[in-house]
This record gives sequence, structure tokens and C-alpha cells, in this order.
Amino acid sequence: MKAEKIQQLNPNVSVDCVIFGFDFEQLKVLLIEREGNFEDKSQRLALPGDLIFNSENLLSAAQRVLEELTGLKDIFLKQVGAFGEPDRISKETDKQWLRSIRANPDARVITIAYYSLVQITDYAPQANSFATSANWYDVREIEDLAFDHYSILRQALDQLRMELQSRPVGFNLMPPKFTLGQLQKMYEAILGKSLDKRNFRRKILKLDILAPLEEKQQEVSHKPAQYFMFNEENYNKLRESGFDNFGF
Amino acid sequence: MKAEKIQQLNPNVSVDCVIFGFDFEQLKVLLIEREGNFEDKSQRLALPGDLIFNSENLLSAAQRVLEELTGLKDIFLKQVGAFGEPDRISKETDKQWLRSIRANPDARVITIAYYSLVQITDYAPQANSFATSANWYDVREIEDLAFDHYSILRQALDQLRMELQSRPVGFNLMPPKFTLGQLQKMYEAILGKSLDKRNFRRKILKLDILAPLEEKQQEVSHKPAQYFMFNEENYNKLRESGFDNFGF
DNA sequence: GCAAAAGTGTTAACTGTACACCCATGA
DNA sequence: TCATGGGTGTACAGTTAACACTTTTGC
Repeated sequence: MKAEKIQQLNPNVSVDCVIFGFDFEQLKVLLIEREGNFEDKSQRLALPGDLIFNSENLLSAAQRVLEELTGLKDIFLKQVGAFGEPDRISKETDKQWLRSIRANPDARVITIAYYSLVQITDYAPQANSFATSANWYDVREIEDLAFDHYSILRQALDQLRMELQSRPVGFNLMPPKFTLGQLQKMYEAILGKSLDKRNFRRKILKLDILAPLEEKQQEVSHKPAQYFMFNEENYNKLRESGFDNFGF
Repeated sequence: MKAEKIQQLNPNVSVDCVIFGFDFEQLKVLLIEREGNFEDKSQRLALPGDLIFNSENLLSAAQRVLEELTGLKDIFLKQVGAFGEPDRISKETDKQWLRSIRANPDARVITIAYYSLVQITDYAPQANSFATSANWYDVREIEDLAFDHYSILRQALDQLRMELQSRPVGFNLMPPKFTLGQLQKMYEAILGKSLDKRNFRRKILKLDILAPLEEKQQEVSHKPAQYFMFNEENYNKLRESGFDNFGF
């Protein structure tokens, strides 16, 4: 590191990132595995997060920490909210772990959570810093996490579901070309319920944000599906304005 | 103050409260006026807010601070989010003011904003602490505030509008008995647009959360309106579940 | 009798939802 | 030929949105 102005960590404020991905089957979330002895595997897993520097804003801090811990760069993050019960760090294993990495392990910390959606295939997370690994986990299979991260995850998921009903956000999870069946599976994975195929297609197509490609699926053992891509212009327009009624 | 355990202020985390009220005409917000010399009146006005204690959770801190500054007690608050650009305290008048009241006036502060809705008639705000007065201001007339409070206010208002379309939240702003005309005015004040009377009534009544009273308006120089009150049971049910489609 | 807000229905367009069969492909 | 997911249309119910006149009261 060059002799830049000293980056001073703020002992009381951290950021945590809830990064969702989709593998055409299930909704996934990116978690880091921490060093140390944890009886329960769930306690070893945590959202990528760390203290902020005094000189950076919250969003940049979240982006920096995300990159440091997982290698993911330039991710669009959206704030979920602030979390910070005084007894947030009540689990003994978490206390021990903090003592091993922090200058001021007993400080009251409030954390600002952010969430994002990425295409899993675009990012190969790589652990750095105090994470021993960074991996995708099926959201449905997570029952607890370190600190209060489980409740942060739940709330981020709630917010994602809400957002999905008013904006075409979820499309971030899709690769550049995709089939309507894949898109529907994404909606189903996020909302946690199955949808009617015909109604889904009609509704999605009416938004006028998809453009069909010439290309079709190949080497699938069923009728090959049409590929689609986004009509970027209309897509962005709709992202800003939102739609009034888009409940499934 | 008794010899309780020492309450230690956290120098880096504050809370701010956006309290909305309705006077049957306009949407109001509760602001405190600060001591000191401010060229611009808008810079004298601020949201009620202050640093948190290390021992209290964020919500309790917001409730405590609100009571200290305005006398309002037991208000249900809802989190808007965290705000905290490093240059949040960029205005010279704000810096000076902080030096006059804070032990550590140059610390980086991030603030967690909360909002609420109250019946103006129920609360007579009384200034305390460093507020010289606490008063209701017409939201439409506010063009700027101290610190970054103006953008916090805008965001709280956006959230209130969104909430209003999915839950019967706004009803908190009404007194125990009210007319449908008054209720409609509240919706119009919050949403900032006028609504069709017949459609409004039909929609609201179908929610089945209002109960007509025997009583009618008196001494009004037009046809007296029926008074209504809430059907508490159905109202609470609907508050929890929300409604799918309630756009105006 | 006039001003002011209350109260009241209908229609047309649109939206949501439920539902079943044939098609193209690889194995 | 079978298994798999792709692709398609219709009918009914419910919801939205636009719109105008009569009523009751105080002055």
C-alpha cells in the first residue's frame, strides 16, 4: 500500500452484503466461511461484511468489503437497512472470532445491510482476507448464520420479493440470452411458489422489455426454446418508473 | 439522574425521526428549531435526532430522542434507512452547531432514520434539550433543512407513499372519528394528487375496516357528513396482511 | 336561494386467473 | 415411442376509471 492518507476504520459501523444469484434451479446467496472452531456449521457461515473506513461512504464501503472478501467488483448494491441490537454479538463463537480479527472487538457495532443480484456464471467468488472461502448456498437450505445475519438475509429476501413485484429487478440474475422458461424459474425461485406458464408469458411479454433472438436452444431433449435478450432501452425505462400492478 | 450504570453516547451513530401529521388540510412534518445564528431559516430547522447510547437499540434510541426533543412518547416508528455520506456535515453552520453541543463534534456520524404518523391533535410538541421549539410544518413548503435532513425527509415521504398503497397505514393520522371526506383529503395530501370521490369511497369501504357511527357532523354549512371509526379487528388484520392491489 | 360539501350508480375497458392440448427434440 | 419442457387461446370474474346530479345544511 502506498503512503496515502491513513484509512481509519470506524469501530462502530459495519456493512454486510446479501448477494443473490440464480443457477436456473434455485435462488442462491453468497456466503463466506470463517476460520475458527465452530460446533455448528451454520455458525461458520456469514454474510460478507466488515467495518467501514471513516473516509468512505456506506455504499462504497459495502462494495469494497464485498470485493475484499469475495473478489466481486462493481456490483450494484441496494440498501436493506440498519441492524444493530446492542446484543447483536451475543454468540460466544462470534465474540471469540472478533477478538481474533478486530482491534476493538467489544465495541458496539451497527451494520448497514445491502443486497444485490448477480449472474452466477459471471462471478467466480474467491475468498480473501479473513474469509477462508466464498461460495453460493441454496437460500432454502439456510437455517441460521453467524451474528444476526440470518435475520438480515430474511429481510433482504423480503425486500427482493417486494421489489420483484414492482420492477423488473430480477432480470439481473439472468445471462444475456435466456429462455422464458428460465426466466419463469427465476421468478418462482425468488417468490417461492409456482406460476402459470401461459399467464407468466403473456404478462412478461406485454412489458415490452424482451426481444426474441433468432437463436434457439440446442441439444436439449425436448422442443428447443426460443432465446430472448433484453430490450435495454425499454428495460431501463421500466426500471425507473416501475409498474403499478405486477403481482403474480 | 440516579446512579445508574453510565450511559455512554456512541459518537458515530445517531437516529433521526420524521414525524408526519395531518391537520385535515395538509401533510405536516415535525421539526425542531435550533439555537444559533443561521442566515437561512431552513438551516435552523432540523429533524429531531441525536446520538445513540451504546446500551440501547436503534429503535429505542429513536423513541428516546424523539421524546427528549419534542415530548412525544410511545410513538410507533418505522425504519427508513441509514444515511451517512462522509461529507454529511458539510455546512459550516452545522459544524459550528455541533461544536456547541457535542463532545466529539468532528466524528464521522451515520444516522438511522425512522418515520411515523401521528394525529396532530393528540400531540402538542414541546421543545426540550437543544431544541428551542418543536413545530409542525407543511411538507410542501420545505425546500431545505439542516445537514442532509432534507433528503431524509424526501425518502421518508417516498416510503410513506409506497406504504400507503399496500397497507392502511395512513389511518394513524386520523382522529377516532372522522368523515370519508377527511380521509380522502389525507390520501390526497400524502399522494399529492386529487382522487375521484365515488371511486375512493367504494374502494375504502370495500376494505371493511370502517364502521359508521350514528353521529353526524354538526354546524357545518353544507350537508352534514356521516362519521366513521375503525373496525379495529379488521383494521389490524389488514395491516398485517397488506392488500395486493390498492393503487389510486 | 345560494354556496358548499355529502352522497350516490353505471358503463366500458382492462386485468387476473384458471385451464388442456399439441409440438419438437434427443434418447 | 417415450419423456421432457416449449408453446399456444379462451372465457369468466373482478377491478379500474370516467363521469353528473341530487341532498342537506348554514347563511
